[in-house]
Amino acid sequence: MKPEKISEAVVRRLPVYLRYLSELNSTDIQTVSSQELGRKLDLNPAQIRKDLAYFGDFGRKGVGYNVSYLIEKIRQILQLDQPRNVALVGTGNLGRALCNYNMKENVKIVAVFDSDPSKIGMTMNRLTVQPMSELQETVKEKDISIGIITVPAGEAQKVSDLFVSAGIRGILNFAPTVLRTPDGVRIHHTDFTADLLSLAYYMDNEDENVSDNDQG
Amino acid sequence: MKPEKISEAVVRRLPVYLRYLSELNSTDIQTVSSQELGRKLDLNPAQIRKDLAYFGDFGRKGVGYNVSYLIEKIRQILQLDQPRNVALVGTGNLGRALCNYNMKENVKIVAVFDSDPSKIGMTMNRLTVQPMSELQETVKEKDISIGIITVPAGEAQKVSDLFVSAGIRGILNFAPTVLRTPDGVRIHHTDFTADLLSLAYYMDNEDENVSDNDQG
DNA sequence: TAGATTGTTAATCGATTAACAATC
DNA sequence: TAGATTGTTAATCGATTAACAATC
Repeated sequence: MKPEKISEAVVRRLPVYLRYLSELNSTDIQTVSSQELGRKLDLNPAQIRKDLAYFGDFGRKGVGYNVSYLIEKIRQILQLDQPRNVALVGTGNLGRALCNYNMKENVKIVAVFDSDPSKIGMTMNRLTVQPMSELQETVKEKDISIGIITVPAGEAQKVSDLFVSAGIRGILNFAPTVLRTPDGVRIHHTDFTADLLSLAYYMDNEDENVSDNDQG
Repeated sequence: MKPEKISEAVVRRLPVYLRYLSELNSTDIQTVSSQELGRKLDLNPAQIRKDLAYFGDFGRKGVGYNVSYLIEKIRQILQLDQPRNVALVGTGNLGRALCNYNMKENVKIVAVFDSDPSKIGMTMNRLTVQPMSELQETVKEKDISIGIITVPAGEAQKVSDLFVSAGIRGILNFAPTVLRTPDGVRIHHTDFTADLLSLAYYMDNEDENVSDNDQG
C-alpha cells in the first residue's frame, strides 16, 4: 500500500504465515484473526497486522483475514505465484537431503552440480549431477534465479562467485562460512552449526536466561 | 565483566567468531583486531568489541586480541570446554546428513531415534537407531542435554514434548513448524524453507532492496 | 614517543508492542 | 446495535554504530 521500505525481518516472517495459512486452508477454516495467528505462531498480533499492512489491506475489520485470499496475496508478494528455479551445488548428505525435500511452494531444484568427477552422472531425485563447467549454461537454459550451496566451507566462496558470474542474484548458503558477494546479490545463511553451538550457551545456566524461548 | 543480560544476537555471533578464530589458529597468525574480524565476517568492528566486552576484557589496547586466548574464552562462554551430548530424532535424509556432520567443537550426537519400526537397528555413523521408547532412559544414561528434531512437521511437537519430559532444555528444530515449549526450554529453529522462500521476495525486484546483502 | 586499538559511553537507528479510532 | 478486529500512529524497547578516552 505504501512505498515504504520493508525490513528483512518482516519478509522473513511471510513464509511462516504462509505455511500455517496453508495448513488452515486444508481444514474448513476460512477466516483467521491476527490474534489466532499470533497464538499459533508465537508472535505478537500487532506485529502480524503491521507486517501484512505493509503490503495491502488484506483483512476485514471485526472479522479477520480470509485464509485463501491471504495465501494468494502472500504468494504474490513473495513472487511464488510464478515458478522459481533453483540450482544446487554439492551432492553430499545435505545436498541430497535438500534435493529430496518437498518445498510445496513453487520453488524447485532443477539442476545439481558437483566438482567431484566421481559424482558426475549420478542421479538425485530424478536429476543428473552435472559438472561445474556446465553451471553457467544451465543457469541460462533453465532460467535459474536462486543457488543453494552445500559444499564444504573451503569451497563455498568459489561456488558463490560462480553463481554470481552466472547471473544468480539470490544464494542460500549452508556452508559454515561467511560469503562475500557484490551488491545486488542477496545471501541467506543457514548456519545450523552456529544455531547449535549458541544453544549450548544457555544450557545449565539454570538461573539466568531461562525465561523465554524464541524460534529465531 | 558486568552482570548485564546478554542478548540472543550477541550469543549467536559467538560461534561465528569462534569458527574464524579457529581458522586463524591453524595459520601462524596469533593476533587479530576487531577491524580485521569485522572485515572478514562482514560485521561492524565496534559491534565485535562490544560483544566480547560483555564477557570480559579479552583484548589489549593498541594490539588486538590473542587468537588462541580468545578461542579459549569463547569456548568457555559457550560451555564448549566440556563435552556436550546431543540426541537426534528422525533418520531421514536430513537426520543422516547431520549425523555425518563434523561439528569440530565439543558437541556430539550420541544417540539417534526414529518412530518408524523399519528404521530401528540401522546404523548411522556408528550409532544404532533406537526406538522412541528408549529416549527417556538414554537421555539420562548418556547425559544428553540437547535434542535435534529432523522429523516431518506433523510429528515435531510430539517429539519436542518427549524431549522436554526427558529433561532436555535445548532443542534445535529443523521441522518446518513452530514448536511450543514450557519456559526454561530453549528452541532454536533452523527454518531453511523460510530462508529460501523469503529469498524469492528479493528476486527481480531489480529496482529496490538490491543494495545490501546480509547473512541473517 | 607516535600509532594503533581496545573498552565503553552516548547517539542513532530500527523493530516491536500498545493503544485506539475506524468499521465490519 | 454491540462485539470484534483491523490498520495505523505513537510509545517503547532493544540493538547497532560512532566517537573517544585510556593505554598498550
